[in-house]
Amino acid sequence: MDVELPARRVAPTLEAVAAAAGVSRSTVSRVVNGSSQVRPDVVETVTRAIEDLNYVPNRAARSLAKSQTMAIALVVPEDTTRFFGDPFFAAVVHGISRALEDSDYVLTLQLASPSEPSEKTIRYLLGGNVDGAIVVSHHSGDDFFTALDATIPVVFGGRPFQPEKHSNYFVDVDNTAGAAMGTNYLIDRGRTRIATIAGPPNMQAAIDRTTGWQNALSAAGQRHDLLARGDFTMTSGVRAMRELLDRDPHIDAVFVASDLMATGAISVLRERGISVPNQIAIVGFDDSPAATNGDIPLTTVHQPSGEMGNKMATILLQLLRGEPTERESIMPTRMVIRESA
Amino acid sequence: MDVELPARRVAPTLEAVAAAAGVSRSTVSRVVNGSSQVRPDVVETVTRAIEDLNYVPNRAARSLAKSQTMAIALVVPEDTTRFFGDPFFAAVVHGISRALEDSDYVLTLQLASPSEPSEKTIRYLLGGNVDGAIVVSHHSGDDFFTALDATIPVVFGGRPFQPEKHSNYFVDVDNTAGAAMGTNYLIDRGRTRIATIAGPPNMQAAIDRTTGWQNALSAAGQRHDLLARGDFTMTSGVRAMRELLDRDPHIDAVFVASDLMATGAISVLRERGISVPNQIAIVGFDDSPAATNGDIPLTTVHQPSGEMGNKMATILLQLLRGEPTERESIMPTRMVIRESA
DNA sequence: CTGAAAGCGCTTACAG
DNA sequence: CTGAAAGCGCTTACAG
Repeated sequence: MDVELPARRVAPTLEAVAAAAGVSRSTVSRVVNGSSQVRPDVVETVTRAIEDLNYVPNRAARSLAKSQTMAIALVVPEDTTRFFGDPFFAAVVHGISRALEDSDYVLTLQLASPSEPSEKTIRYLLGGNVDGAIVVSHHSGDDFFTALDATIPVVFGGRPFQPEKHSNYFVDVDNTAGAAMGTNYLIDRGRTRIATIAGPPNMQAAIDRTTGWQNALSAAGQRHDLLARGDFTMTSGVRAMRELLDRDPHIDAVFVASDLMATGAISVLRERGISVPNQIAIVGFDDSPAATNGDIPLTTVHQPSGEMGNKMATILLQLLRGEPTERESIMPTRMVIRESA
Repeated sequence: MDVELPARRVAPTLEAVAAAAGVSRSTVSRVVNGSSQVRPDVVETVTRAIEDLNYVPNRAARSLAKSQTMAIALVVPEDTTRFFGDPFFAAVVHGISRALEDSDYVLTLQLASPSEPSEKTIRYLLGGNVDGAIVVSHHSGDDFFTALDATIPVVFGGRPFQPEKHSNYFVDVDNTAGAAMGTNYLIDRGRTRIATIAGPPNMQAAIDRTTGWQNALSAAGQRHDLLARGDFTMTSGVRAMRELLDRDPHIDAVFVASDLMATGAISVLRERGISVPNQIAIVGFDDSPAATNGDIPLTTVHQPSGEMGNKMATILLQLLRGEPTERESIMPTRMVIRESA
């Protein structure tokens, strides 16, 4: 079936609406911006005119008049491949874009190199092209971004690396507590040789999850030396699981710091004929689509990725409006019990 | 180390530059826009003033004056998870953003649902918010987007689904020929039982690659009934490989329609102790980072994903300037020989 | 509660 | 080759 598209024609202006409604442009502008200073019946007349003409405010004109860009940068200071490779980010970006849908802001994509931002990126972010920025990343050791909010409001996805050095707005979960919860679940099920597949040490979330795993094991009086390192990718989960098995064939459970890595780990176990969860139980982290994509649906620590993205955008919007808002938003995690543990 | 950031202050305007250079605003504007109508020494004076003041043109003002938005939508009409899950897209987006860096255009992210675009998306794309759009997708059966270019210029990443029905601008590779090349490579190495792991039948690239595999086998007088279907994800590659092995244990090669699926396939073979490439040779498609991430570096059909993204943006830029450009850009593929075949 | 008017920072015919 | 002036489509004090 073909779709009818309106032919291109000049968009109606405020002026046109004013004429149609028999009022001044000022009044139309007030109605458009939801001012309470307009008489109800006038609001109605104008609203009808707007609908009749299918009026959409011109963003550039508005932006110029208010000297705001009405744009928000989505900054990805990450190896693009890694960023795109993790469904967790997909959900976060989705949440952000949903929150912005009802605003007049537009989301601008800004790929930055992981090490240090390019001249272009710096000029863009500092050159008055956006009103604010959202920096999404599992990690961040980059001082440019943490310092950026001296110029424009910035909110981070995930606590910035070395949080003690900065004081940025961010939304995150309590990774330490979440990991401890996942590990305790395993302990409660009677597991006694609980390994972990950790994330990369330059990401705060990875560090915190490792800590949570350790804490839970210490508290239970269990050993916590069975650690293999991945980088949050599926492939690295495969490698880490093999490493663990080689090191200690008697492992009976693994707390894996991301679902993607957990999926990789399970594929190794499955192909080796090791039954999950009977012989080795697996608990993941994220509850991203990766959790239910594999052969064995993952028992995992859920983090509300979509809501987190949504929250990030909401906070930025509040900052842009000058409204008060919390500096740290810690969202809840919870266990999702499926079949891997 | 801390980074010095300039304090926020009013940006210099054209006016300020004009005053500093002792010319009119018109002249400064001409210099900024690279007009050839200005006396060389004046150009120089003005240029110096621009640099001294660190002048950056105000996008909104320019946009309003030219009645152009100076924005381009990156439309992702795809399940977000799938889109983000494939490093191929990462490279494409990278290429796009690189091509746009030197332009005055800004890339706006527009997530659309795969089935049909939302009211919001439609209003956004049709409401004069962007000057053009790039629709990135492995597939597309969506008539809204193929019809969109009646309103604004659009270029597609990948030949739109059912190409015979449309006449859109797009950039792609010759998937059929590429797949045939990959398959022929296997044939030339003496393989005689060559299966394929195909992509989903609602994506044109998947269809074409399957055709290429078939063509090559027919031409060589070999059977071509060993087909298992995936959806371009790693997990689906795992499943498909198992299916093939169950169906025919004597397979000696597989042409896999994406590197991600190939990686999954190889993990199955490896865990089953089947040697790659000795017992079963694997050829992938993409040459994305996934090709070299796994245990066994992939022999694969390379497509220039970054250049493809770059080309998409370049073509759109040409359309926006009213310059002539090709409707179909078919970029070259080539074999990359590594270790899996 | 409403309108006239100035202004946001550019571009671009139009004269010269 | 260059400048004065109008105009792009909004917002927002300022009067009334």
